[in-house]
Formats: sequence, structure tokens, C-alpha cells
Amino acid sequence: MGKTIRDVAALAGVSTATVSRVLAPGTRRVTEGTRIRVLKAAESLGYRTNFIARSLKTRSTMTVAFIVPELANNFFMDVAEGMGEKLMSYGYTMLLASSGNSTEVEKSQLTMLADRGVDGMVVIPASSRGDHLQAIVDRGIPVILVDRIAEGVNLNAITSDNEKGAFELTKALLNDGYRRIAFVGGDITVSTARERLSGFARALAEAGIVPEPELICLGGMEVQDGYERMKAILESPNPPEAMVAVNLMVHLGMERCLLGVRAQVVIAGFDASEYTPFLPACRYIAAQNAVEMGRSAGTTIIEGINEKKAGCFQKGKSGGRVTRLPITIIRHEEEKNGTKSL
Amino acid sequence: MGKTIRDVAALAGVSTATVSRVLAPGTRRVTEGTRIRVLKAAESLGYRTNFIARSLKTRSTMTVAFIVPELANNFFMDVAEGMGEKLMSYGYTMLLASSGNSTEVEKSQLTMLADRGVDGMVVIPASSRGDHLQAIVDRGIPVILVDRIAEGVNLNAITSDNEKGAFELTKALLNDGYRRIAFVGGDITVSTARERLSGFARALAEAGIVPEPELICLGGMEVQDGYERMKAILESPNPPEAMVAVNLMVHLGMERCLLGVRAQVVIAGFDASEYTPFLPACRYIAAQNAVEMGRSAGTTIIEGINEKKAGCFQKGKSGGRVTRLPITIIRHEEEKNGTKSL
DNA sequence: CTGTTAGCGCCTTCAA
DNA sequence: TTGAAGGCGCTAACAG
Repeated sequence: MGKTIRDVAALAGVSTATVSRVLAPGTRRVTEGTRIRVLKAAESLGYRTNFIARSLKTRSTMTVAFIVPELANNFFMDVAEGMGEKLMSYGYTMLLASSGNSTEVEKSQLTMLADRGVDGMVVIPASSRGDHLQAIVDRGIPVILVDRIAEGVNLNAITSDNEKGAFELTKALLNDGYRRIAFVGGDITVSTARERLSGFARALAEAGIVPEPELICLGGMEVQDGYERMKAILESPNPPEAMVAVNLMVHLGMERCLLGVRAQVVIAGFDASEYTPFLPACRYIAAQNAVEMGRSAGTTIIEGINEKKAGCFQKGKSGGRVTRLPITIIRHEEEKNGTKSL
Repeated sequence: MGKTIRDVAALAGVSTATVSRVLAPGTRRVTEGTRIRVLKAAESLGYRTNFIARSLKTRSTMTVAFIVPELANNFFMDVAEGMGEKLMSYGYTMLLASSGNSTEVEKSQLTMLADRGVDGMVVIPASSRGDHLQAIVDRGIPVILVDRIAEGVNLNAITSDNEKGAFELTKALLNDGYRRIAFVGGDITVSTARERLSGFARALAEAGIVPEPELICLGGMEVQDGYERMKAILESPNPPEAMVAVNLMVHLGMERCLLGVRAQVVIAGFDASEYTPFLPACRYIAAQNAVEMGRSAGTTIIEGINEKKAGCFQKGKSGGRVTRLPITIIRHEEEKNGTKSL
């Protein structure tokens, strides 16, 4: 069916080795004449190199896997977009997989992807559990973390300055005069949730405020979780008038709960999206640069892959280096007053 | 480095052929005793089968590529989620790639993915141009279309009943008493846009309304496009009070333009999302079942792959079969009055 | 600069 | 039921 390198060799009147020298990446010495003959032969035969065969030989698939907790999440997909672009520019293909927010699924995806021979993996872990990642590293596959840090394994990571983001978000609310501020949502097994809670607490402390336990409404990172937490808050005896949402999904659920309710509350949340201008209670947004995070992850994993290919892998072990991208605080009110910008 | 089938064979005291018979998919006759010995040997060695090598031999990678116009689009990702799940249940891996809304990029993704040996491809084409898809089919790789239909090639497709959806959306607005209704956005090279425009026109015709040319505000499928169309509408001498948005992105841009403007307009649009309840002008939504569409695409492409593997490919050529999933019209007002449901 | 040769790891007839 | 042997398509020494 498909033409092989032998067909090309035959037509060009050279050996398969010469054809390979012309067609394989990395410039090899070939006379310009034979070079052209080979290229023409390949062209006229409609020859396509078989990457499977090449990979078997070279032990490289020029593929990087990106494992995210879920696909239908704008933040993750923005990261993916940035990463895919960067990888493509290096000749790599990105393989996107979803763990469905399950560490179990993540684990099986990981081994499956490793079996399929990806050259490296970038993962946004479903939880902070990271021991299963070690198995991949042990197989000699470079792995880095994005957005969320996992424990039990020493890996390089790219994330945002979550602590500072939450700190500034909270401070902004304090500056606006709010005293009783709640922290809503957050799976404490997820590093970003912990870091944000920590920033929140620091801002309160700096303001000399002792956090009331009932204002720490932890639990979950999904829309449903935000909805439920907010409902509980509204039904509580003395609801706060301002709150920090742990992430976009929780924020969304909170706003959802607020729809059609006359409660006057203000929310500060994470992650900007095309939709945030429409969230009625939203006052501040801590915006991460998702695309940039993706690009950065792309270059980092490729560095890892190159180091490994160069052999300087066993000693280097340059794990645990955490790069934190800055977060921008956006005041979200102009939009609602007609000073639109797009 | 990695253990091979020979290591397992040696430890189990059998030949590599026997190991293969035990480990490869498809049950082969092996004595229960040797079976267990092989399994144990593999286990104790931490043996992992090399899928690259297997693929080279079997000509199957158990991989299906899904090419979407963009990743950061909830509708596409919901489709992907449904498809990935379905494929996984069949032992296939989904490879997600983005064409970045460019037919050129789509084309290069297609050939690259084909070179990498995917068993089948599912594509949401960037435009209606489909001739480049034929090249893939000619290479013997099953291809199906999802959501958007492409021309110049005869392929099976899964999409929604867009014409009917737009028809009912428009009728709903007519029933509410609106007479002057605009159609906003729509790249006419995209099939869904054409179908929706057609349904819109039919509803008007049935109501005995002659569409005013200035109310057909075509152009683009992105947020920016919706914003610009809406701006032009608001600045026009006699703006309509109701409109149909070609898709979620355009709808979003329109609402964005409306923010902080006192105009009283009503929008009917496509695609439900977590965010639609927050869009102030949104009155009706034509909801597609994205996840179901993905599942359906998954089973369809696997059927195609199986047919091909069975050899009944050249004759069958069962192309051009378009499956249309129903669309549900949702009235979007309860949400805003406090009758929330989640 | 180019050809010969030997596999990469696995699957699969063909014999036994 | 099992083993021996050949080869999938390509690359990488090693000669020449």
C-alpha cells in the first residue's frame, strides 16, 4: 500500500541509507545531485515517511502529552493553546488527554501515554498526590507540572503566584471597606487552593482581622460546589457581604446561586474569561496569563527532553524548580458602566 | 533500559511467540500454566509492551485524532469529552489537535497525523472546504465530520439539526411578537452558519415576512465579530429589537457590546453553557447535545475503522450519510427570576 | 559521499 | 500448544 524508503531508493538509484540521509531530520552529507534525485523520486511516488518505524528506531516520537483535569475548562484550554503552539514550533506534536478530575484515571492515562512512547509529559494534576508521577520519571520520561503542584515527587513546575494573587484580591476588598470576608470553595488536596487560602489569610492578618471559622467555606473546585457553599452562606444567620472565590468554576456556581436573589454581595475571584464581565457580583479578578503559562511549559518540557536526549539526565535531576508567573488584579466595574473595552 | 518481550520469554522459559500470544490482544490458545508463568514473569520484570513496535507490525495505533477549530471553546470541548470517553471504552486513545480556525493548518495537521499512523480521524472543519480531506481518505484512513459539513468530499457526518433549530428560535421570537428580527454573524463558508440562516429565513417566510437586507448581518463566528455587528446595529437608523445569533461566540460579543448600554434588545442564540444564564439579553437558546454528538462520532469512527480492518472498505464507501441530532429550545427567563435550577 | 548490514520490539505464518 | 524464523520501515554504525 504505502510506498517505503526502498521504493524511493530504487527509483532514485541509490541505497535506502542515502534516502534516509536525505529525508531524516539532521543534515547529513549528501551530494546535491543525489539529494535532488532522492527528493524527486520521493515526490513522484507520493512517499510519506513512516513515523512509527522511525520512532521504533530512534526511540523518539516527537510527541508531548498534556494531561489536564478536564477539557471543558477555558483556563486549561488557554494553557493548552499556548503550549501546543510552542511545541509545534519545535516540531513536536501535543497529545491532549483528560483525567476527568480523577487521580486514578490520571494514573492510567500516564502509563498508557508512556507505553505509547511520548517523549515528555506536562501535567496539571487532579490532586496533590504525585507519587504515581514518579513511576513515569523512573521510566526515563521527563515530566513537569503546570498550575498545580503535586507532592511526593520532585518535579519542575510552572504556576502562578497564587498566594500573592489571593492576598491582593483580599486586600482590594479590605480597601473597599469590607471587614467580614469569606473564602469560598477549595479542595485542600489541590495546591492552588491551599496557596490561595494562605494568601487570603495573610491579608486578613495584616489587617489585624481574626478570621471567623464560619467564613472559611472550603470544599470542591466545581460549579456545583460554589453553588452549594453560596447557598449555605445565604442561609446562615449572619452572612458576609464580600467573598473570595477559589477559582472560576466555584465563582460561577456562586453567581448562579445569587441569580434572582436580592442579596447584595461582592465577589473577588480567579481567572478572567470572556464571560467574567457578565457575572453580576464580580468585583475583582485575579487574572493569570494562561497562554503564557502554556508557552513556558512547552519550552520547559522540551528542555527536559533535550537534556535527556543529550544524556545529562541521571545527574542533573534538576527537579523542584518552581517558576511562578505574575498575576494581575483587574477591577471589574468599568465594564458594567458602559466604559467597555474589547 | 526497558524490558522486552525476550526478557519475559527468558524468565518464563518460553519463546517470544508464546509471550506475544499471552500479552497481545485477541485470545490465543495457550495452556493455563504457561499463561500464568508468562504473566508472572512480565509482572515481576515490570514489563511494558512497546506500542510503537506493535504498531509497526500490526499497522494499527489504536488512536483516533480529533481536529477542532479551537480548543478554548466549550462546545467543542464538550464534544471532545464525549468522544474521548467513548473511544476509551473501546480501547482507543484520542489525540486532540487544533487547527486554529485555519484550513491551511488543518491540512498540515491532517497529513502529520496521518504520517503518525492514527487509525481514524474526526474533524470539525475550519471551513467548508473539504478537498484536502480526500487526500487522507485516499491514504486509506477513515474520516468523519462532526458539527460542520465540508464540501468536495463525500464523508459521513454527525451534526445537529441546525436549520430546524434556527427555525424554532426565530419562530419563538415571532410568537413573542417581534417582527423585525436580525440574523447576526455567520461565516458563510461554514455549513452550520448557512443552515441556521436558512432556518431563520424559512421562519420569516412562513410568517409572511420579507426579510430586510439590512437585518442580515453576516460575517464571522468569533466574539469580536459579534461585538462589531452589534455595534453597527446599534448605530443604524432603525435598529431591530430582536436578533438571532449564529453561535455562542458571536452571541457573547453581542452581549458584550450591549453591556452598559440602555438598549432593550432580545437575543436568541445557539449552544447552552454554564454561562448563558448570565447573558442579560438572552431570551432563547437552541441547545445542542454536544457530549452526545461526541459519543456518536466516537462510535461512528470506530465502525469505520473496523470496516476498514475487515477489508470491506473499497466497495462500501458509505460516505455522505449525515446524522442529525435534535436540538432543544430553552426559554431563558426563569433563571433570571429566581426559579433557579442546577 | 555512499552502500552494506544489522537490528529497534513485536507479531505471525509455518512446522513440530 | 509451542518454537523458530522472518520481517514491518527505518536508522546508524561501519566500511569502502
